[in-house]
Amino acid sequence: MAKSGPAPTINDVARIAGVSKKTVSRVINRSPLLKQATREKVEKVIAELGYTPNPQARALALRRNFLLGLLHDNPNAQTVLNFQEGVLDAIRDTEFALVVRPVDRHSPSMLDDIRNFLELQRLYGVLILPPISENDELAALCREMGCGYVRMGSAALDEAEHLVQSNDREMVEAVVDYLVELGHERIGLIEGPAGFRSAFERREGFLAAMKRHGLDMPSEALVQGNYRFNSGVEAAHQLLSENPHVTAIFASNDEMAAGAYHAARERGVDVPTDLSLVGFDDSPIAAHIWPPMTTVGWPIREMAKAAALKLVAPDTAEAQPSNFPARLVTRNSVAPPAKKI
Amino acid sequence: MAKSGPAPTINDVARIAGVSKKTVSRVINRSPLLKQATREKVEKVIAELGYTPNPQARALALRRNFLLGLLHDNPNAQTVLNFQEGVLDAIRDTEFALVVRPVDRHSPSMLDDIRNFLELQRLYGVLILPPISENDELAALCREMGCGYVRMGSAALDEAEHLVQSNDREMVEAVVDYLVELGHERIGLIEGPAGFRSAFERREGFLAAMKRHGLDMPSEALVQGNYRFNSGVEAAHQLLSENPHVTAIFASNDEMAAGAYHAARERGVDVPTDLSLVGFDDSPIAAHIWPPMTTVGWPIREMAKAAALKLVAPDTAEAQPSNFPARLVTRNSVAPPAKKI
DNA sequence: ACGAAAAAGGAAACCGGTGTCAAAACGTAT
DNA sequence: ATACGTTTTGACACCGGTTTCCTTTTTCGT
Repeated sequence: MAKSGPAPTINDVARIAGVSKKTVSRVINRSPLLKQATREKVEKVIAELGYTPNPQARALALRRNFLLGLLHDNPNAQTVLNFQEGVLDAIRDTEFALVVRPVDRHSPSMLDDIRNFLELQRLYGVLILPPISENDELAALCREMGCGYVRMGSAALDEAEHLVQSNDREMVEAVVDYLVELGHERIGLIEGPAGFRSAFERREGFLAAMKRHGLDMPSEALVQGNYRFNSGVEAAHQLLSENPHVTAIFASNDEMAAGAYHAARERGVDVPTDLSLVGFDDSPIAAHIWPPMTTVGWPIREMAKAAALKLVAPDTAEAQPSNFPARLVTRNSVAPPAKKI
Repeated sequence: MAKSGPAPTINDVARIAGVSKKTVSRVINRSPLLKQATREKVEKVIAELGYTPNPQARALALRRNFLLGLLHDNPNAQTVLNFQEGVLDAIRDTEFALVVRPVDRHSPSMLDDIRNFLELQRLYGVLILPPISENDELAALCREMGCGYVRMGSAALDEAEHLVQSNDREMVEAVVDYLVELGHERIGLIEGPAGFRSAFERREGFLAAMKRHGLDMPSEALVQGNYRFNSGVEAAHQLLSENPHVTAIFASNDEMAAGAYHAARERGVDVPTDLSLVGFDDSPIAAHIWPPMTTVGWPIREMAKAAALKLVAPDTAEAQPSNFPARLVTRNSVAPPAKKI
């Protein structure tokens, strides 16, 4: 059953079928101007030989390849992996493949590294995940190199053609509405790091909603983290120390919210009885932590699929939407505030 | 600053430098039989033009490409991502790139899908993550298609050339030793799903160690999960119901151990005071759950790097080791057993 | 049955590299 | 200066597809 020798080429098919290369090429590419009989004859030989066109030769002749790149420096593994799955959903049954490229946002040579990468691989296009999707220089680099690109984001970063976004800001407002509805009035915010668009959007959404509800937002109730678990621990400790009255905390992502759980435990405050906690991203930790965390989930996989389609099939309907709605995932980390003393 | 027009080709370089294509090719490939003066002349032109060889043309001429594939169906996102990082460590500064391909173990057409994928992309080689790395048909397929491959595993699955493994069995024995040393005698096991080599290895290690310590292992103390969080919850409930005396549980992976935490909470049993819990994999959840989980960590990233080097640079020293030692990561989910009543 | 238009198919060049092998350039001994 | 062995370089074919352009065949009206 083992394949004998080298893979058959278009020439083999042509010779055996008694036609020219070009005719075989026409069959492969479903050219309409072929006689049915010829097509069938060639198809038969193709099937017998188990012929598959050589992708490298195709790429050379077409002066383009069928490789999509994924550029990311996202600290959340599940997000990245879901994204990969979504892209795969889009390119399944096509000749495209996905090449991954984690990047180091803190490296001074990041842009040069990416330039080298793009030059070396000549990808058809790249998909850029937050947070580096927010880097405008990177987008400029893609344009300069003639490489297609689509950015994922939580706000308008680029033209629709190059962007797939979710409505983070609105969703954070919805979170606040939800907490307020339950009776919370003193709500703390653990925001994400400066310079991150998502952190900015989420903070603005939070602040806007608080203001809309006429709620006080003392500066000690807002502390900054860096999106990582440990920063959530520290931020929550600081917040609870300086501001013991808060009955709920919203953290800009689940990792930090999980850190807040941790801090709460360390302080002996019970979630959700003494303190309600809400995260953002709906990462696995939210479902697995105890008690299961209420959070905001955004449809990463669908967004990834749309982003990939924007590159490989920009004219299909599925590639059109640029805005994807996130949704509140209610679990058990939120309860009405305890009675005031 | 934008690139003007199409990228320069080897012909452009040759023409401008006043040499033949072949000479340029020799410069690119660091051929030793070139006069220094010629080399410098050509290099100057290359630099001026910003010339980079076209990877597709190279791939065609060499009848091979520079693409590594990653085949995985691993449910643990962090593991997969760490693995990707490790591969990138290996191929950084080479012309290789990594293409990812999640597969669905449960699809009846899995093998055909992979065959199509390999036929279509003609990868240089693939890296296969557990659990599908344990599928011998898949390995046979790679051989049949002439595609290089390296499997990750927890036991000898293949020749060293095609394998990178960790010592799961030993490590589980070490876990049991550790628990026994603390005084535990009734230890439960939540094993992984049937058919998984890692599950088998871990169970055997567990059973062997229990036997070695002369400890009783009633069949109700062994329950099976499927490596997912929920199965851990159920398994722990069942185990604790049928076997209330156990003072410690080892779960075959962290997800299930986290599920066991969950079950313990639901039953009001405290970890680690009433029940010690140990997982396997050292995934992020182990560090983030409360109390932080003692687990076994294996050096995924290094293993990934070695696996990739086995494909792209099989003769280097770093590509040689096939066995990587895991290590016990002690945190706070283990305590001496409570006094017997 | 004939000629023109349309359809079908093929020859050769091309994409941008690498391999083969022979030619040119060079150095040295005679 | 000549012959000869090395080193260095180049011409040309080739990898396996696609494109261009042209020829052959078919179809069809009259």
